[in-house]
Amino acid sequence: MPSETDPRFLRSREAILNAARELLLGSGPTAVTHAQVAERAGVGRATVYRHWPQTEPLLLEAMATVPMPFLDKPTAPTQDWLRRELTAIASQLELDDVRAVSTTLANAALWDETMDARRARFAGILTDRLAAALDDAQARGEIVLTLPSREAAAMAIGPMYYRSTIERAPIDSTLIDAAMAALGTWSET
Amino acid sequence: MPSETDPRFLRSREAILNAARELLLGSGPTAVTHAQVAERAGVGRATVYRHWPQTEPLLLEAMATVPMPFLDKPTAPTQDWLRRELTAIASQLELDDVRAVSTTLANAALWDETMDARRARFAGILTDRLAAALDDAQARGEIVLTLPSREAAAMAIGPMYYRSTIERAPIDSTLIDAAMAALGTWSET
DNA sequence: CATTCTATGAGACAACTTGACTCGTAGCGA
DNA sequence: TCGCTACGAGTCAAGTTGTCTCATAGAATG
Repeated sequence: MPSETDPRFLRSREAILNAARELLLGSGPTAVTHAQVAERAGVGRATVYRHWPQTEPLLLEAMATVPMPFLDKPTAPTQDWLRRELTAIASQLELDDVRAVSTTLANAALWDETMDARRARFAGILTDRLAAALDDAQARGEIVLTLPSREAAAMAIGPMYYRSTIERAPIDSTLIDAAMAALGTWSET
Repeated sequence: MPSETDPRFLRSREAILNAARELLLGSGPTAVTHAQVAERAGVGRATVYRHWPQTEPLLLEAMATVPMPFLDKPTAPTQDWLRRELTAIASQLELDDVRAVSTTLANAALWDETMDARRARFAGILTDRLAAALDDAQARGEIVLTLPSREAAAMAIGPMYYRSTIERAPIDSTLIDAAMAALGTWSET
């Protein structure tokens, strides 16, 4: 990694990352090879090797350029915040690139250390944030949880993820409502 | 596809399929190449080409040798049947090979027609069977569904699938109970 | 047991891919 | 204007892929 501010270097880097992302979305992770990335990026093959000697870190970094669904800072009332966030995740999951990245992550993590670390970090953030928000909501008396708060992520996001990646069907609000209701009993308002 | 009963043919076929499955489970779908399969199967490279000129149908057939979780014929009461079936799916999802096959299916289906057909068939069976069982239970007054019955599979299996493939944590009975409760209101008994 | 059929392993082969290296050029900062 | 360095193009050896040939041994048939 020679220079870090040289425009030529940054230009190549961006072109390579874009090409890698496009290849991933268009043809899957196996298409992300030095040769194919170079051609699509309009860059010499050697340049790709110079920037990323191994394809796997390149794939990883290209995946990181896709905006993944996370949970925003919670606002009160938690119920409204959660419905808003789950709806946002639902629309993210309709996007091809989010589907591509998440299923690639889940799959590759089974055999690749680094991918697994990324998966764990991603899952951990969602679990932590949702648990914190729900614990707080329960402390404020907004909800009585029927589930340990750290299981809420699986309960809330799982159905949408399954629907989007296994059933490949659109996520409707019914599913979101049911998932929210499954977390606990919300107080009237 | 020369002979169909020749023991030599069947022996090679089995050895190849086993090797392909082992490679998939041990090193991921990209490891399933003619050369690697041949070596692990203790078979000539040409033999693998003769049986499967393309690697993709081989991978597909190897995946089909892994017993995937399905829903058994429903028995009454539906509540007991469902808890039994979901618990069975939960333990299946703890197995490396089931995880490998399901995440590979979900991922590869995004770019491969045949994989996608397999995914759709798999998802459809689960959706259909659960919907039928729940419709029947509702007709018998055992449950009042809070969800269209064809959304039940996502609601019931989704959390376990997410937990197993994204969070990579064990599935406890709390999650199963919560998922069942989310489907509707079960009658007392 | 002898004969015929055929799936197989070993090997040869060309075409292609991969990863490493060299060198002249052109974009960049000073 | 000048030095620096990232770059593209090209070369190269090593490895991979897909195809084909041929002698052999395993299986069915009589």
